[in-house]
Amino acid sequence: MQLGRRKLQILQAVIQDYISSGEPVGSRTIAKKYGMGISPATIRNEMSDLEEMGYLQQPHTSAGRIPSDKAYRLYVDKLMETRNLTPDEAQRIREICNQKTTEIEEIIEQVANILSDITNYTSVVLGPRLNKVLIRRIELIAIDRQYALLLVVTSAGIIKDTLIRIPDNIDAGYLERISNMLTKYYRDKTFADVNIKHATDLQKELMRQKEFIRNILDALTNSIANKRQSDIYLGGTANIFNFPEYQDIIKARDFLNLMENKDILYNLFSQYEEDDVVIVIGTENEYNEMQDCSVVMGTYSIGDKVLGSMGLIGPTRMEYSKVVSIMRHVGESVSNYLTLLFKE
Amino acid sequence: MQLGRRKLQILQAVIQDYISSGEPVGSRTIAKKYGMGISPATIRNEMSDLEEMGYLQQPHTSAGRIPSDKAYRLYVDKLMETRNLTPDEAQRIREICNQKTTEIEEIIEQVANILSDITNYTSVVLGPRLNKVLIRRIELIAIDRQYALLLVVTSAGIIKDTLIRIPDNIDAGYLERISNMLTKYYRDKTFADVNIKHATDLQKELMRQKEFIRNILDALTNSIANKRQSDIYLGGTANIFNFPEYQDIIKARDFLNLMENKDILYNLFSQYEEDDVVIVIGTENEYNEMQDCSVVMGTYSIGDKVLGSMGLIGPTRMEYSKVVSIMRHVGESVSNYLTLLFKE
DNA sequence: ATTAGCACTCTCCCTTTACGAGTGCTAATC
DNA sequence: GATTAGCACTCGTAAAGGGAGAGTGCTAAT
Repeated sequence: MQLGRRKLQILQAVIQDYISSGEPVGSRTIAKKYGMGISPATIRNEMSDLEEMGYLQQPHTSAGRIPSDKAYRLYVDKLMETRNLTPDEAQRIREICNQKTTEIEEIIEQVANILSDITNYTSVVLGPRLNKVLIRRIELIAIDRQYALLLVVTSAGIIKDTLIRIPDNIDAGYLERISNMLTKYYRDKTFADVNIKHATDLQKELMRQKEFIRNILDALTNSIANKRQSDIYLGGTANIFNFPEYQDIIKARDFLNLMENKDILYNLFSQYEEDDVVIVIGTENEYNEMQDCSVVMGTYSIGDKVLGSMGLIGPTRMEYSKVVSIMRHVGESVSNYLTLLFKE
Repeated sequence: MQLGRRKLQILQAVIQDYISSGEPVGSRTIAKKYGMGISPATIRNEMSDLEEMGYLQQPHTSAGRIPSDKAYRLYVDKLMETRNLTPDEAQRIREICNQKTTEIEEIIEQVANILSDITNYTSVVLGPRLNKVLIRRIELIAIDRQYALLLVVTSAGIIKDTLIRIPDNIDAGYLERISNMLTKYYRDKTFADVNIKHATDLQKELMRQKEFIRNILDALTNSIANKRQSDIYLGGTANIFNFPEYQDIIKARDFLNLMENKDILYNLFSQYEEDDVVIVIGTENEYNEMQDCSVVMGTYSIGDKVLGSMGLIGPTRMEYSKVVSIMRHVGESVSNYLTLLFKE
């Protein structure tokens, strides 16, 4: 069977109506609201075909139809019209650039809040990824007699800092020497490449100050793993209650548990680093905990280097066209702002 | 009317039963389960008295009784027996000290997770407060040609760092001079005391490098306000669904909205900084959003200096004795561990 | 090919009914 | 005088019944 022009029109009408109402859509509704000069009976026939083709489904015999994931996929790929921002949305997005802070974490947190506020979905924003970023400089700064700050400057301007306990009999000159060594060996490497193997000077030093050097190296190599845990910002987790499909307490709980599971979120968002927006609809998602949801993912960058991901999660009947356009604009705005701040 | 021994026993039985079941408690249940050699009819009479005195209430005429906030208050003050930790709980608490990290934020985040895990309530942990802590040293460290790191070492060993943009024509010597100036004026002051008024050298410098100096001072004074926003760690927000009183979707949503409102949480937890555990029951709470909940609050310290607050939030029929003992032990463990790490 | 008409299905919501848990009161008992 | 058995009464809940309404699929007419 072919997906003719009229079938497409009807499918589009069903999808749009269902997205905005959340109720199964009947033939009469379509004939009235989206009247295209054909009677409900004709529409019924077409809908029956669309069901056979896997684009529509019926919750029960005497109900209207709802779109399948396949239908949403077709919709976002072919049917959906891009939508402009409302003045209010544009205004909120502009707020990203009006921050008092220059700390990337705080900017990102605010992005999460703005995203969830203007879309009414749940937002997820990942902090800058350290796994692709190159180390530029490593510096040990004495804080007091017991601690030094391990400071890492990276190609994305991000600073990773950790407190390191220093042994007793150690002076500032020694710290500087180690700093230079570290910078020498690991400059232009990633955190994953940090390794003692070919760093002969460091190996010697490891003999003398075993615990100290080990702590430093651990801090460097662990930074990716640690970031993973802590650098996920959520916004509007309670927004999910706005949707009738989540009035069921069990579904709502499962959703919230999912949002607390940082590992799944991290893995999900790490898979994609396209420049443009990526949409994952319902069962297209490999995590079964999320097969009732759709995710719209975007990225933010410094210059042309993708730095991190963000996304909006909601029911599969998400307002894709709104969400996609907002995600694009937010991505651009954040990237521009960050580039302005951090690009050399 | 007097609260005799028998009335107390009955009240305690009602409270304990209601805490564990969540169902209104009837006279027969008490006679059977907590049999104290008196008949249901006698218990009914006593319960009727207890209701008159404001300790019990009936959801409706033909239901059992549930304890009032006043009853819980009496219970936690007088009736409750302290309970020992189970081996499993003790084990989980010990995990706090087995961390790889020395970053206080990560430790605190894990504390939030452990608290909610072992209690099954929602945990809130506030990061270290900056408003009581004294500045020890301020240091500007050049990162590259555009940015310097503003580093503040405080009496609680906490380091507050911010990126500051530096003007073009500036050398390392200048940064050092400013650092010394800042340390000179603000050493042993709090962040709230940072002010340009009596800092004559700085005023002069402000003329020359207006934006730069202003940025530094802003970063210092804003640090408290900024911390407020970002330094609240939540654990187990979805735990609230475990309780039948939150099966109502509206209640659950209100609770979760509350947990997203960092301002309320911050204010609530800032009020108390007792050494011992503080319990706020239902309507004792000044925020009406929380009058269905109880909060058990504790603190953690470095040495004998209280550093931050933490708490567990749940329905008023909370397992107070369990929660209080866990809160005490966690407080001790965190404090010991932090003291070990940071105390000079 | 399209459409009007109609019987049929299924959900939702309302009412009714029955049941059970628990109470308060009264009168008997220790 | 305190305690208790007995009993009528109340109220919430769960199950059962009964439209109403929305929507379908099929058939026959256009």
